[in-house]
Amino acid sequence: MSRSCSAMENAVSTRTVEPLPRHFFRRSAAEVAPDLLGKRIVRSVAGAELVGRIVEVEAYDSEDPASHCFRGMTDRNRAMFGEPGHAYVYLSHGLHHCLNVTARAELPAGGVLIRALEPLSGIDTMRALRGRHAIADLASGPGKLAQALAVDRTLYGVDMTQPGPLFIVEGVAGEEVPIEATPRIGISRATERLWRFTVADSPFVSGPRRRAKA
DNA sequence: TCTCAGATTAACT
DNA sequence: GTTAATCTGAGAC
Repeated sequence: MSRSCSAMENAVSTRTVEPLPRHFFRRSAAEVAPDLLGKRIVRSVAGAELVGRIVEVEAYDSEDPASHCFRGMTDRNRAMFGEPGHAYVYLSHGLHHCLNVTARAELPAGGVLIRALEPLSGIDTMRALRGRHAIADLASGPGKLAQALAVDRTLYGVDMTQPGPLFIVEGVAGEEVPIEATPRIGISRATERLWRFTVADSPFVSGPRRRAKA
């Protein structure tokens, strides 16, 4: 419940912070996913720096019937078969972009869907992009998150371990992140896997379809 | 070539 | 709680 750090403290400059290294993502998606909670996404767009704390993720890999990469490589999912730590952006339901970061070890493909952020910096820009005011409604869902950070397929394949338009940096040192594991949302297969990870009690996780733990 | 389900969201009843 | 909006890949024929 209590947040140890205010948004202001969290929003300290990211310019001097190194992105997470490649080896962080060279593990199975299910290992990387919970470790991403509390980390920060940095998006540079049109001179603005947008920063958000990751509060909700889902893991997918090539042995997972619910994953896009389960049936092998296509033009759309090619990034998930490539080097870990890159952006995999896809269009969901023909309307909403969704942002993943690729992560895999032994398996040929895998990735982590970034589902929700706690906005920390560049909030006015996010509001303009979203057309909404409430902070809790800016990035509380994969489609909303992509809209708030101006993420579309022009960012497909971007290396998120290098400073650039989109990368991930460490969170607050020493911060304890309470993690909750639940079934993933919006899928019909492999629902027995508890591969959705959220920051427990965060008000910024995806909204109306949020469920109590199974 | 055609049809359908889908890692969603927001507006509407 | 229900539904429209609308693109893409997979599977059926």
